[in-house]
Amino acid sequence: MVIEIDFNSDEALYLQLRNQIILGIATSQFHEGDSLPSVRQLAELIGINMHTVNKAYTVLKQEGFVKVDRRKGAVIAIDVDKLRTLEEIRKDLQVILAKSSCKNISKEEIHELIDEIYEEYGGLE
Amino acid sequence: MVIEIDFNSDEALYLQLRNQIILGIATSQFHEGDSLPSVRQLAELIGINMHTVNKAYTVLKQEGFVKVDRRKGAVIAIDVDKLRTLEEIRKDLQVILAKSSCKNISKEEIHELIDEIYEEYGGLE
DNA sequence: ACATCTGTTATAGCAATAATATAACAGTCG
DNA sequence: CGACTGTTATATTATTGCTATAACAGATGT
Repeated sequence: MVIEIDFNSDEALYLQLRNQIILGIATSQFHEGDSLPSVRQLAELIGINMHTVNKAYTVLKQEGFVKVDRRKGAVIAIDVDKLRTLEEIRKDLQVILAKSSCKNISKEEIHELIDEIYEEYGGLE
Repeated sequence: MVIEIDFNSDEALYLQLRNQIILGIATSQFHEGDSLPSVRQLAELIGINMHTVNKAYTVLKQEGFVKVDRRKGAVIAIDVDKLRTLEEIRKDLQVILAKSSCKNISKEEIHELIDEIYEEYGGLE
């Protein structure tokens, strides 16, 4: 998988990395059981520090996207906790939808946007 | 309007303030033309520094939610730039929906969530 | 056994950001 | 004139993000 890091972004490197990997799972570029590159490999590949990659992996572990095995490194392993996730999503959506509502974006336009994006995400299989 | 600030949150105070005000506009607690409290008043009310409030107002101005008048202070004034806003929303949704997709949350569940939240946002009037 | 890889932990330094504290300035209003 | 407005400047402190170097224990392949 190609990981794109924008060094001019104001978003933290470890968060960009986290997001890219979640995107990668959603778009089936990573599958349950796949190993991610080791922290040292990926760090060298991208050209950033080992600890920055390690922080991204730690967050992904914390959020239930990977499990870390001392032999295989970081392995994709989704911990499906729907209730918890729904609560997080709701909180994220609240501010975003407030913004869109203020800017006269209709509910229907949001629904269309959702469909467009979700089309790329096949779900787990 | 009641502004709730969580001093234990890891979210920056000025961002909490920004979000609360956007929420306030979406839920019609603030209307086009309303004045927000002055930076010094609101700072004292919440118990934070004047500059933190000023930063929140500056961001809101930058994002097209208020205009600052030297006489009336920060006045709610929505600059509707739909195309620009849609692009921002799309980018925000991309990561959130990737996350929900990984966690086996269906498109329909997201749609329901959208409807629930949007119900509280009457739109501008 | 040995070298090499893995994640993990510790410590340190540097830069940017968040928040605070004073202070001053110019425009507005009663 | 006095009291308010936003704005700007400067300084300090704490936190965060990122890097650098180093070491440790477990796993792997030769």
